[in-house]
Amino acid sequence: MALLAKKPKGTADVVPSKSYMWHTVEKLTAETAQQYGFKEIRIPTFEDTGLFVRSVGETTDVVQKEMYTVSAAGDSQFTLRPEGTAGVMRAMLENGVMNEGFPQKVYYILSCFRHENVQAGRLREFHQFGCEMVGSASPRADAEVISLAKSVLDRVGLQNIVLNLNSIGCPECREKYRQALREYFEPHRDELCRTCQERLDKNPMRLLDCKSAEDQAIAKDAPVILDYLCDDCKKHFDGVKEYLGIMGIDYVVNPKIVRGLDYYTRTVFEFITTEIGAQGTVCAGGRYDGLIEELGGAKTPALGFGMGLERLLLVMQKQNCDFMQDKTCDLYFATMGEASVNKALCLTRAARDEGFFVEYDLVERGLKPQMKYADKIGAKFVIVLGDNEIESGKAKLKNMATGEQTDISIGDDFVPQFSQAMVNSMFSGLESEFGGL
RNA sequence: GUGGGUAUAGCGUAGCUGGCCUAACGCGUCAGAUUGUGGCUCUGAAGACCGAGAGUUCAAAUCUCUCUACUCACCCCA
Repeated sequence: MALLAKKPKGTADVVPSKSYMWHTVEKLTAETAQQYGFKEIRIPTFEDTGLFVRSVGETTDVVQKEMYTVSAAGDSQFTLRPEGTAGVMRAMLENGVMNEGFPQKVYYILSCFRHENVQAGRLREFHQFGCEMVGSASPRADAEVISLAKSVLDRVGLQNIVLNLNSIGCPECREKYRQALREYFEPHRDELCRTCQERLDKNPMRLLDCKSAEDQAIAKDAPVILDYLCDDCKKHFDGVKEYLGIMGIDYVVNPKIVRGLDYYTRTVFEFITTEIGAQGTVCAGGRYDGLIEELGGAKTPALGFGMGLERLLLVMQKQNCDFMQDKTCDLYFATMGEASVNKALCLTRAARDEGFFVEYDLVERGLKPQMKYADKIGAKFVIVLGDNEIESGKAKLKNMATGEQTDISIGDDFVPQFSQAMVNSMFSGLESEFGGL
């Protein structure tokens, strides 16, 4: 079939039969954040390009080659957000949220855009659940945010996901560390792979997670960031680990966790799974004590994380996690002829006003196909409305699970009777489920 | 940008040492199986110019080439 257009590369449709999966993660993530006292924040899909250049970092891949930047006639340049934190911090500053007292705790669910090559777990438009906490420099805040991420992962039912923890220090200790790395690798420069030779000059910390076996062998005895932390950073990191220990949150310290965005300081972490291919980081975050100042605000400590919802869903499906199913139809009216449809319209409105989920025939099918349809959509009850029923004002309410039929009035007292029938059927369902206790 | 894999009805597949393919099967969809009642079963129908283009051949879904799309991986990241 020759369709006019196909979806752009790296985008995904959520078909009606699958949307319940998204409802599940949206609900569970938001509820968990709220339990921790986080409130939702919503921000625009695009921002001034400069915001991302400044916050994410001019030299990062995200900024250098992955941004969707657009400019409409006469306007300045805008960029579709490649991540959530920058826009959220901008919004909090712009709306004076920072002046309302600390800590400020926000969460969001939004789409992000990066022009990358597509592969398993990596899309060009993807969705993130994120949380940010502003105004606390305490290691308690780090532990709290990590705990929240962990709670979300537990809540959706994930298993075998490992918290990798590291500290990349403050700008001062990081610079010292970079220097040490350069000194360590420089003698091996010629043995390194081509990209790592470049990394040595630009971003030596990236050398550590090169996949090449030779490079890994060289990097094996490289200096470790944790040995270069200043006293304050070290104390902070120890505090984070201690609090995590008290909360019973397992982690592994992984000095190779570096994070690709420039704004991170001190604590960085990733929750990593091995079950969904090469892109196993489901959740990643850290502290960014310098970002708010960088954006023109007062110097304010902050931290947060982003969780890739597509990746989360991949793992959930792989691990057969439970999803909230869509509600199913309470009552279906099978109609026969115009008078019947008219009656169904009235009864349907009445029942819907009372909160019931009601459907009737919209494609003018016969009775039998309507019954099949009612069955297919999982209708709990069916009422057939024919001439007899309309004349007598009484109809049969059919319980589709048991097949039993009970008389019901289709007059003014229709809704209360139906409500009662629903309750009764739930009760009888329980009885049979527990073997008639 | 660089490699590997795959491209057949809405979905999942078979066919791929060329002719019996005017393309098959399962699921799904629609309609029937004696008059107004679903789930099981049975019957039937609709639905694909076999990713696109070119070539080889008497003959191609099946062979060759080119292109495109999708996919996995590198890179990078959620």
